[in-house]
Formats: sequence, C-alpha cells, structure tokens
Amino acid sequence: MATTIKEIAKLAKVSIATVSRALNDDKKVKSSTKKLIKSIANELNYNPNLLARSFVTKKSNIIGLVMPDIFGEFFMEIIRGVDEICYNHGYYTMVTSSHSNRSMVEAIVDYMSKGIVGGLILMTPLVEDDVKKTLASSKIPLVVISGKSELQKWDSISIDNFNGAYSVVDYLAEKGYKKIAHISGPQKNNDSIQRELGYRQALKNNGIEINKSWIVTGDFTINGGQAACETLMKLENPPEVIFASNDMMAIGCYVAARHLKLKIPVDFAVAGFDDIFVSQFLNPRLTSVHVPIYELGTNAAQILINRMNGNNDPIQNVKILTELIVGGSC
Amino acid sequence: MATTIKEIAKLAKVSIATVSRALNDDKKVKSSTKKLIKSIANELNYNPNLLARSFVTKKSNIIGLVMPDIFGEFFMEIIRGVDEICYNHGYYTMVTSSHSNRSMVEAIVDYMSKGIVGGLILMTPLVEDDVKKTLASSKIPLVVISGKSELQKWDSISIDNFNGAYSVVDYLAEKGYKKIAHISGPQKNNDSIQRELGYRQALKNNGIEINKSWIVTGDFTINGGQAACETLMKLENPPEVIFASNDMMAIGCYVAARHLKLKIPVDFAVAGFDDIFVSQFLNPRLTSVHVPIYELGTNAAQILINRMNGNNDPIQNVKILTELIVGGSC
DNA sequence: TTGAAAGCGCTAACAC
DNA sequence: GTGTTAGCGCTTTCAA
Repeated sequence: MATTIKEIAKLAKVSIATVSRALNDDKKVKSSTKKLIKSIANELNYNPNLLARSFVTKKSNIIGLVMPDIFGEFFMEIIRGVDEICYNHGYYTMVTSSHSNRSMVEAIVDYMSKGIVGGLILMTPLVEDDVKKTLASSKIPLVVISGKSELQKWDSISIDNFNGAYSVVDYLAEKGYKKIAHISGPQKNNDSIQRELGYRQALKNNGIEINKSWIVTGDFTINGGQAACETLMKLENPPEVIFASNDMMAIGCYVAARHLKLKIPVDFAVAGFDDIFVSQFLNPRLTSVHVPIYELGTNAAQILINRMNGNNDPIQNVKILTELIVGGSC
Repeated sequence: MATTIKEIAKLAKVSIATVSRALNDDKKVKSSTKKLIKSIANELNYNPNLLARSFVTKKSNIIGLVMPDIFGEFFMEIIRGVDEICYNHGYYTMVTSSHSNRSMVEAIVDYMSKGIVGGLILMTPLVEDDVKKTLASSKIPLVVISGKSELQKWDSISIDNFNGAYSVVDYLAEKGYKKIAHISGPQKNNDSIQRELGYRQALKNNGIEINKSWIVTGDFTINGGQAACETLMKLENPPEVIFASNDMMAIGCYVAARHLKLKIPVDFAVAGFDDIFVSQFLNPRLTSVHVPIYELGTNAAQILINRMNGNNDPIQNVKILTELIVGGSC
C-alpha cells in the first residue's frame, strides 16, 4: 500500500490537515513542523495520490492533446514541443487521435467532460460549427492549433499559411516560371485553403492568369500527390512547375517523376510546404516553406499552462511565421 | 456543473446505487429501471467522472507510455500503434518522455506511484539494475519494449536485432564485399549491442576477419553517423561498405559522402537498420533491415490491455522479426 | 498555527 | 432488485 498523509500525520503527531498544508507549502504552517513533515514524507517515500487530489480540487495537471491523426513527422514534432513544455512545468501529456472515423466533436467531449484533463490542446484542420458549440461550453482552458486564426473565443496558434504560400509562388514567378500549377490539400482544410489563397494572390500580383486545370485537389498524402502530379503532367499543356500544398504531396511528385521518367527540375519543377525533415534528403533537395512545427507545440503548451495557472489576459491569436527554403527542385 | 448520478437518481426516483449499477450494466437491475435510468442519463448528457471512478476502483483506463525520447519516426510509429489499440479498447494513451536528463527510474516511479495510470508501456534501451528493482515493486501491469528479450519478470516485446543485423551483413558478404565496416549505436544500448553481435557473427560465418578499426561507435544520430563515416573513409585502408546500426546514421553517411565528394555505392556502399520512412527516398534507396515498428506498439498495447483485464497467462517475450530490404546503396 | 469535520462522485458491501 | 451507508485520499472551510 502506498503511503498516505494519514500515516505521515500519525508519525508527526499532527492532523492530516496540517500534513496536507505542509506538503502544499502553506505559509501558515510553522516552518519547523513543515520541515518535520517533509522529512517524514521523504523517508516514507510518499507520493501524493494525484487522482484523489485532482478529484478534490477539480483540477488536473494532465494536458490533453487531440490531433486529427498520429502519423508522420508533423504531428510528432507537435507532440515533442508540447511534451517538452509540459515536462518543464510538471504537467503530463495525454495524446489522443481523433481517428477520423470518430467525429472530432466526440473526441473533444470525451476529453473535456470526464474530468481527466485540466486543459486541452486541440489540433484541427477546420473548426466547424458544431465543434464551436462544444468548445464554447468547455469548462477547461483550451488552445486551438488551426490553419487559420479566425477564432475569437479561444487562444489559438496558426501557421502563416497565406504568406508562406505567397512567398514561394512569388519566388517561382520572379524566377521566370509562368506556368505554375498547384496541388491543393483537402477542400475543407483551413491550412489548405489559406495556402491556395496565397498561391492565387501571388500569381495575380505577378500578372499571371490563373489556369483552372492547373489547380488539382490532393489529400496531403504521397499517393494523392503522385496522382495529382501525373494528372498535371499528362495535360496537353502541362505546367512548368508544381507548388504542392505540403511536402508529402511534393514527395508524391518525385515518385511520379520517377514513374514518368521525367527529371526534376529539368522536365518539371516542384516546391512544397512544411519543410519536413525528409525534404532535405530528397534529390534534388526540395524547395519548401519551412514551418517551425516544434514551436507550434511549445507555444500552444505554454499558453495553455499559463491559462491553467489563472492567466486572464485577453485571448491570443499567435501566428507562426514561415521561411522560404530554396533547394534544387525548382 | 456536470451531471452526477445524484441528479439522475432524483429524477428516476431511485437510489444512487441503482443508478451506478444500471450505468455499469449490472445484471441485477430490472431492465425497465435500467432503461429509464439510461434514458435520463442520456437526456442530461451525463458523463461519468472518471477521476472519481478511478479513485474509487483504484483502476485507471489510462495507459502510460514512457519513451526515452519523443523524436523521429521510430517513436512516432510506436505511439501510433499503441494509440490505435488503446482507442479500440476505450483506453487513453498518456505519453511521456524520460527526457534523458531525468533518470528513467524517476520517470517510471512518477508514473506508477501516483495512481494515474493503470498500466505502463516502458520503452528503454537498457533495463538497468536499479530500474529492475523499481519495476519489480510495480503494482500495475507493465510491458517492456526493449532491445533484448532477457527479461523474465515482465512481458516484453523486442526486435530481433541479432538476426536482422546478421541478415544484412551476410547479404553484403555474399555479394562479395570483404571490407565491411560497422557504425554501432551507443554502447549501453541493447539494440545496438545485439546488432553488433549479429554483424560479428555474420563476418565470422563468412570467414571474414574482424578489423577493429572498422568498428566505430556512433550515437544513433545523423551527425554521429556522418562523423563516424568520415573517420572510416579517412583511414589508410578504408572499408568498401558501411553497415550503420540505424538508418539515421546511414543518412549521416550520405551526408558525409556529399561532403567528401564520394559517390554511393561506387566509392563506398552503405546499409542501415530500421528502414524508416525516409530511407526509401534517399538516392540511391538505402538497403536496410525493415522493422515493423507500428506492430511493436500494437503488440505492446494489446498484451498490456489483456493483463489489465486480468489475463494471467505466463509471461510473454515476443520477438518481432525483421526483413531485409535491398536498395541501391550497396 | 493547528485540528475537526465535511465533502468531492463514485463503487461495493451489506441489509432488506 | 433496490436502498443504505461507508469510505477511497485529499483539500478546505470553520473553529479553536
């Protein structure tokens, strides 16, 4: 049986209330009693029953991290960032995937309503109306990692998708490319939507007209990118360069190139978004928009922990800036 | 305020005990009352307070996953595997890294002694004696993911490191390579140790003598692999091929090759271990030993959940088999 | 500065 | 089948 405050109280000849106070560094406890209690606790190898504590205080030092999926480097880096900050502040990280098949809402409600987590980091491609309603009723602090900072009721972190996409497409145009295609992400994904907007704006500002057949919808996967690329290259009038909405799909373009026996960047060029780890090892190195994913995680965790500790500052909507990384792929 | 069984009891005009029973599908409850109670619970949007429940039953449906670090694809896949199984069985996954700076033991004790998790998956490169002692005192089920299945007191999953390494080195020897170098992992890492043993055995069985200067210690990182590779290639008598103890270090060899302006596999060849996702996109594709990492996670979770549900079968020590993937790097 | 006691929401033994 | 009640380990009034 694990040690409880009861036993400590008995040994210290004080009440359990005093033990509780001492262990929580209550100032009202005489420092000598506190010292005694702490030494006994130490000797007995006492560990507070966190369940009991959380139960009573209705606070939990577990942070829930809900992601649309747990796959690939992107999510890994988020986890790592969150965990790092949590660890430094004595919090635990509880990771769950919303598993696509389960509605996001359900996952959220699950987390929030069962009293197990004290704060929630929600990563979602799109905050739909029903989700908004659920979130609004949340009793615990909440930080949203999203593709677009349109949220007003919650702290949020988002990637500056628009400007990132703009910068890479602008770079392509400046380099003299005229026929610039785009493989977008899923249609209902805010990251994807913002990136496409950046693409369109950059074309416009560079006086390039948009060719609808050069905009293909993908799904953020390698296979999707490959299929989209093959569609594009088989057009009567194929583009010179493809801007893929994420690196995974850009990798799909590399795969397609291999299949079609085309050479990047000679036969067609490619650019991506995210600058994931793999990208630097592609041959040629992928030109991409670097996203400090890890910092997405650390920022979210930091804001959340501040809220959990009673920070009442106005809602923050942090936008994470990106950086263009030029490789040999275009 | 969240709904409690008290309110349900009042509305259903029964005692809270009956509500509790009904909600837990106790057979003794009349089916009409059960139905009534459930419908009320549903209407009130009742969610059990898991904290209270766990507190009382002293059981938790949270599974703790402790890893030496949360970085890179390898760990990601483990998380994904564990989470998948947990999700399917209604368990939550709580991920923590032991953060290297914190002793493994401490991390474990933290998890186990605070009553927050009901089962633990521990991933560790080496189970040291002090850790063993801590584990032995564990009150909750425990599954170890380790580099070597030498453990007897706990269920464990391990990669068949020895045979994996043997197979790739044997392949190299059969292919005619005589000067086969090895970049090992950290010295105290069981995965690393077993792989080196496999390397040595394969050389021996192929009648190749071991050249000590061709065995360099690495640290499982890209930088470490690069440094080790440069050391090897600068020898008076450099090897023809390098077997790196993991893919990350093999990637380091690619980086070194670029630096030294050497061409793989012409100037020297490379093979790795793990067959991580990146490896297939290296140019040339890396020859490696495929490890079904995801299954490592699913297996561990499945065994753990069985134990948590009272399975009392003898201790299992599962060994995960590997598969040689031949690329163009050697 | 300390103690007594209530109570958090739930389960489980025991009684009816 | 159902109700009564004790109690899990801890925090937190309220009183002393």
